[in-house]
Order: sequence, then structure tokens, then C-alpha cells
Amino acid sequence: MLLARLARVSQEVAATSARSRKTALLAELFRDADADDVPIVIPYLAGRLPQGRLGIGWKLLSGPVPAAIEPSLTVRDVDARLTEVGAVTGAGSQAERRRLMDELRAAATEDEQRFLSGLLTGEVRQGALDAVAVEGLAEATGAPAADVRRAVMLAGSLQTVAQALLADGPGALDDFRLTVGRPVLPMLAHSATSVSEAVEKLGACAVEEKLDGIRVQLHRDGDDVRIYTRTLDDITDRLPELTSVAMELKGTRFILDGEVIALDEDGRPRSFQETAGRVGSRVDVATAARSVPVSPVFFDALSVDGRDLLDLPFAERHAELARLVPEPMRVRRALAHGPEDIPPARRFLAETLERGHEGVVVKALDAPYSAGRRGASWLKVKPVHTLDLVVLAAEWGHGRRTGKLSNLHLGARAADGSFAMLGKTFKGMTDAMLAWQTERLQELAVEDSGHVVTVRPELVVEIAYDGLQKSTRYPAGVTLRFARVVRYREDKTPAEADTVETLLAAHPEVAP
DNA sequence: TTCCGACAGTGGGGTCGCAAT
DNA sequence: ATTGCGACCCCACTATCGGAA
Repeated sequence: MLLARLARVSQEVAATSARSRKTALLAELFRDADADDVPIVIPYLAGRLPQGRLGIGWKLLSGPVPAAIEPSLTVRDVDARLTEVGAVTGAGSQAERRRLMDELRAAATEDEQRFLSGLLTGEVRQGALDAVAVEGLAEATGAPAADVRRAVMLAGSLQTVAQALLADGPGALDDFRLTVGRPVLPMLAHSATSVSEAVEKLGACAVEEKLDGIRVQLHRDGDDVRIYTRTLDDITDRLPELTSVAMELKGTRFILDGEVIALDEDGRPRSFQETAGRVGSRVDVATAARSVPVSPVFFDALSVDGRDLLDLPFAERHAELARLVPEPMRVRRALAHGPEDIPPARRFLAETLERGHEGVVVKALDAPYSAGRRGASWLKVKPVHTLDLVVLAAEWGHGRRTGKLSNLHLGARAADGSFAMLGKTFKGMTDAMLAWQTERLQELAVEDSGHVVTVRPELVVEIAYDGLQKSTRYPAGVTLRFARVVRYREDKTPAEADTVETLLAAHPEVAP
């Protein structure tokens, strides 16, 4: 298949907002694709590369290269050339990669160049990722969409399912079963604002500690242990202590779902930054493991002794987990049978926070494991802090926010009367707020670099955030975690905004 | 007709690894 | 040694489509 065809379809998909039309366009494309094209076409459409990380970013794509007039590149050509670029390492590699990329871009037409840049910098934005592609694939092959979706969850990737489907037809879906050693997309949680809201919604449920660590899926098949992240990357080599744990558990064939977290001597959680740094270290793992050991905490069992547990109710899966994993390695939990158990569930949340954890996840006891979905049967509850901060600047938005001032620079009052920047946020804004702030901030503008509009610090905005973390980037030495806009406070003056001092006092554990 | 679940988009900060400076 | 880039951890929230109620 020609890259030009892919680029054109991608543009057409982006141009329509109707999901049914997107699905139809993709179905048509899949019908025309060779089975060999599919492992490339599918990830390209979702803005991914089959090779995973290639080390090609905006820097390598900068500068104009004359475009070809006639399309000649096939998707397989492009894939092979990108593999070649990714394989270049060592001294002088930057220049060689540059040369190869310029060569590739010169072989592409203008439309193809645009698609390639989008692909390599993560800006495909056509309003169709894997979920829409699943629908398109079902339409193209006549397989039921639900069956395709399930096969994708179990295979952990759409492209392998697509390839099998297009080569062998709907019957190929039967080959995708839960397999120990092959990662499954993990189930995710929605948010709830309170424990009572979550319990009322779910009925009989477990209230479990939410640990601020790294999600892991642990597979053991005899002597073979594999560990995967939320995005199904294999991190087995980075967590030797988890492999030891897997070998000591009672069963010999299982898939468990859990979290790893670094704890201090008292069993209190270390900061997320420490856990993430540890899990991210892959060069000298032994040293990293000595200075920041991590502990696993499991909360679900997907497969035990060759039995697929995904469709069992959570209560039964947890019983299997309890058979395999001793108490200290299972997440702490409390059971709630209905609204009458809301008070003890609230106490459990309070105790969890007291122990230094993030919050709780409330899980319906009768729900199956919805792999790869943000199931409504898991609800997380975390405390929210708010602050009144001053807008110092704003950045021009991209994509659907083009022409709108989007990303706000936030400041708190410092001791000397100036404002100390604490971070940025683009979250929580409605379209109406975006329109309003674009107008208002331009009235307050003192400078526009084309990217950042600096304003007089006069506008107060209420910001919600999850906590404070250390920062080397911002002057106060701290930054807000997951900051989002709640509302503008036109009733407040900058002199009434919160101060750095009170913020640090509220979070003594991270104060510099 | 209204409601609601699922999805995509919009990017945030931090840390690590690697190559270049 | 330091800096810049890319990858990948964590993540909240809104808008929209289209099926369910």
C-alpha cells in the first residue's frame, strides 16, 4: 500500500466528526490492505510506530526538505527505512540519522511529509485511535466488534489481531486466549468525588488502598517470570526483587495485577518521584535496587493454574488471589455491603491517607475484569486540594485549541510581593472559559512571543491539585501535581491570592 | 427525547539514558 | 560535567458521538 493512500485516508478521517463515517473509511482501507501491510498501517493510523521507540523527534524533522512530486513510497518502504534510522547508534549517529531522515522526507510528497511528521512527533490527531479501528476492522471482515475488542485485550495489541483477521477471517479470533507470559491490557478506574458516591453507585464493593506507585502485571509460568507495565512494556529486568517474590508464591502458573511502590523503614510510602526513578533505572539495576527497594502489592488475579478468571466476579478472583498471595503482599481493603457501610468505608479512607497513601479505589464485587477499559466498576477517590493563584502568562493552544490561549502559567504570592511560578495547567477548562480567557488575557498582555503571552498578574484563578512535588524547574522548589482549573475568581484581587509560604506549610513533607 | 458510557484530545512534571557540547 | 532530546512513568478533565433508557 502506498503511503499516499494512508495519508489521504487519515486526512479524510480527521475531516469528519462522525464516528460511523470514520469507521467506514477505515474499513475501506483495511479491505484493500495486504495482511503484511496491516502491522504497519494500524499503528500508523493511531500515531504509533511498530518499532516502539526510535529516537526520532521534532529536532530530526526540522528544516525544509524539497518534496517529491509523485507518490512512490509504500508503507513497507517507510517502515524499513525507519527501522534503519532507529538502528544507528554511537558517536556521529545524530548526523547519520539526520541524513537518512532527510533522504526519506525527500522521497515523500508534501501530503506524505505532513503525515510522516505528525506520525513521528505524535500529532496524528484524526479522532480515531484503536477503538475506532476495531470497529472498522469488524466492518471490513464481518467479525462481531465485541469479539474483535476482546481479542485485542487478550493479545495486548490491535495489529496482531488485525493481521490474523485479514489473513484467516473471523475464525482467527478463537486463537486469542488469555496466555500466561503474554500481557493483557490492564483494567483502569474512573474517578468519584467521595467514598459515599462510589459506594452508592456500586453497591456491594471492596474499598482498597490506592498506592502511588507503578502498575505491574506479573506473569509466572514455571521458572519463567515476566513483568509488564500499564502500557505493556516488559520491565522484568528492572525489578529483580519482584521475580524472587513470584518464585516464592504458592502457584507456578498465574497472572497477577498489582502495584510496586518504594517504602521507607516504617512502611510508609516514599514519594512517587523516588518510586518512578527506581523503576525507570535500567543500567545499574542492582545499585538502584539496593538504595530504593520496591515492594509489590497485589489486588487482582487474572489467571491461576491455567484457568482464565477474567469473566469471574471480582469476589471470586480475589478469593483466588488470597489463596496464592499472603496477606502482607495483598492490598489492604475493607468490604462494604451497601450504603449502611459508608461510615466505616470513610474511616478506611481516612486511615489510608493517615498511612501516607493516595486514596482508595472502590470496586464492585460482582464485576468481571474489563481488560483495557476504564470500567465503571472501579472508582478511585482521592482528596483534592485547592488554591487561589494568579495567572502570569498563557500559551497558545494546539489542535482544537488553535487560536485560543490555553496553557496557563500559575503563580503564588512570594514574600517580597512578587509572584513565584508553581507550574502550568491546561486542564479543566470549558470551551466558554477558553474563549473568555483568550479575550481577557489579551487585554492584560504585556508581551506576545508568538508562543507565550505574558500578562499583568491581575487575574485570580481557583486551581485544584493532587499534591505538591519537588521541582528543580520552579523558583519555590516545588510544583503542583495534576493542577486543573476550577473557576476564575474575579471577586478576588491578586493581593488575596495564596502565598508560597502557606502552601509549603500545608505540605511540610516536600518543603525545601 | 434525554441520558450516559466510551472515546479522543489536550497537554502537565519528573526521571532516566544517550549523544553532543 | 553539563545540556538537550526522546521515551515513558504518573495523571484530570471536557467535548462529542451514538446507543440505551
